[in-house]
This record gives sequence, C-alpha cells and structure tokens, in this order.
Amino acid sequence: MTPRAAAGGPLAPSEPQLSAVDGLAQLSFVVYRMLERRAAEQDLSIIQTRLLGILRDRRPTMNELAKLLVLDKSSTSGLVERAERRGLVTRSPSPTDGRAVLVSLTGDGRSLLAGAAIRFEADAAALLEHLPRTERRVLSRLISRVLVAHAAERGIDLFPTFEID
Amino acid sequence: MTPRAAAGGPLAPSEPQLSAVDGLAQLSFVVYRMLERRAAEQDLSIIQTRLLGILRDRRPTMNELAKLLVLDKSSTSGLVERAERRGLVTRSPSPTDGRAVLVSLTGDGRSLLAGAAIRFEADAAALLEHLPRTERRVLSRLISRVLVAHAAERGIDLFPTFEID
DNA sequence: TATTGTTATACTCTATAACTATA
DNA sequence: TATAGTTATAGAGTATAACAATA
Repeated sequence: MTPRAAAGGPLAPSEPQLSAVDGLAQLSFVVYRMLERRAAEQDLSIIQTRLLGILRDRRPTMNELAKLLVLDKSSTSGLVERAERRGLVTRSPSPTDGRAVLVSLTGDGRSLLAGAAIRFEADAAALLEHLPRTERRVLSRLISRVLVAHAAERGIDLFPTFEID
Repeated sequence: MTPRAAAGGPLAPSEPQLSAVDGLAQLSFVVYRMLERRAAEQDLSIIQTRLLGILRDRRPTMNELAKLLVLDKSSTSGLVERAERRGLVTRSPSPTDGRAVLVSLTGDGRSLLAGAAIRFEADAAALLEHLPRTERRVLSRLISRVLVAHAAERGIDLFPTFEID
C-alpha cells in the first residue's frame, strides 16, 4: 500500500490506475465513511447502526448479540444500555430462561435505522453510477464472487438454499 | 441494504448474487476488518495506523495533521501524545513559526507501520486471488475508475502530473 | 486580533475482573 | 458448577470550551 493510500487521502502514483491493493483499501475507506456519515446524521455510530441492523429482523439475547457483534458481553451491556436510554431498543426478560434478556428494536430505533440505510443506499448507488450500466453489472458480479469465495473459505455459505439460523 | 448486510454478517437472499449496494457494503467491511486486524497485531488502531501512514512521507504541523485526519486539533493532540508516549512519533518546534509543532515518524513507528502494511497487502492479495487473473484485472480497473470519478467529483485529481502539495 | 497548540471536561466504546442470579 | 448478565474500573478516541503563547 502506498503511504497516501494508508492515510486514506488522495493518491499520486505515476500510473494512471490504482494498484489492486490500494484500490481495495481506498474503496473500503470511501464506503466505510459514507456509512459513518449517514449514521452520524441520525446521531448513530457505526456500532449502534450495526446493533439496530441486527435487531431489524431478530430478537436475540444479550449473549447472542455479543457473539453477532463480536464484542465482550460487558461491552454489549453498555452498548444496549445507551441505546435503551435513547429509546432505540428495549430489554425484556426471556420467558424460557430466567437469566436471559431479550433485546428488541423500538419504532424510534427502526425509523432511525431506515433513515440511515436509505441515505447510504443512495450514496452507494451514486458511487456505482460512475460506471456505465454494463460495467456496473460486471463490477457487481466480480465483487459478489470474491465475497462468496472468501466466505466459503471460512465455511460460510452466503447463499444457503434454506434459512437455517 | 438487507438487514443482514447491515449487521455485517452472512446473507441469505434468494438470488445467487449480492445486490450491488450490499456487495459494496460487505466488501468494505471485510477489507476494513482485515486492516483493523493487522494493525491490532502491532497494537495499533486504525487511526494510529493512519497517523503513521501520513507521517511516512511527510512532516506536518499539528494543524496540518488535524486536517489530513479530519479530526479536531484537540483530538489530534491526544492521538499524537499517546503515539509519542509509545515512541512511535516525535514532536519538535517549527523553525519558522514559534507557535507550530512538527510531527515526525521514529524508526520504531516506521517498523510497526511496515509490519501492518505487509500483512494487510498479503490479505488483500489473497482476497483478490479468488478470481482468475483476467477478471482480477478487470475488477481492479473498474474499482480504480469508480474511485477516480468519485474523487474528481470532489475536485480531487487522483493522478496529478506533478506532485503539488 | 488571529492562529497554533494544549488542557480540562465529558461522552462513547472497548476489555478485564468481580459480582449476582439462575440453570 | 456453569451460564447470563451487570457493574466497577481503566484506557483509547472523540468533541467543545477555555486557555497560553506567538504572529
């Protein structure tokens, strides 16, 4: 990676094209920051956004949440506590396990998430529209293939025939 | 973005390919985490790594640093203070402006940065090697074109003929 | 007066360790 | 005893506001 790519700033190599590695790194930063900015517009951090995103179609226990977010359970407690204080999520006792707590999204949480998601999608679409339609499709397919292969390497099937959970 | 893409986890749409937006978001997360992991192996955060990356070929003032990192000057003070305490950077008075401070990389800082960069480059290369060489080149070129167009939109030329600075 | 940088303060995010309550 | 979750504590990272020193 060139120094400037590492800094996330503009590049000035002598070739008229970024190296594959620099391109990947730069693209990652650009997209990550789009997400960060759109989340911030709703006063959400990336981790808060991911929390809400997980809750959009699930109602996990604190423990499951910690695993999904790859966080310590104490970090998850704090994260959920702050989100609950803002009225974005609620905690309720599990009916089947007296120790467990179920976390779910409130209407306010859902609205905030939807706002961020819609704006981010527009950003991502605008970024891709720099390419003509045909090449956009090629890019999309190649990215998909890379991700599928990368996931498969880790024993994850991105497209299981049935929902397994 | 689908709920699962927002969560950064595996996806299960019914089509055998990710949507363009989901692919972009997923790819961004995957690459960002590679960088995060490799930096962490050197006990560096992403922001510390970016700091060192900027210093690899520059010796900016605190003020310039704050602008490059898009951080408040007070945040930059703290960031540099912690890096200096670890012996990764040094602060010295500017010879031309009695108020200014110049920040530069130490040998230790350079080594740490190099270690993270080399490992990250290997990760990125491995990710791309999931595609045959020809398609890898196509992907690389398309990503480059998207980034160049995106930068141009913001008045930035990714490939200026001369170093301007 | 304006600019450069640091410091005080406050909040988010994270982990480790110690704790409570339930299984 | 083991598991689920919270709390205490500590540190990184961030911003705002107040400040000191220099231009």
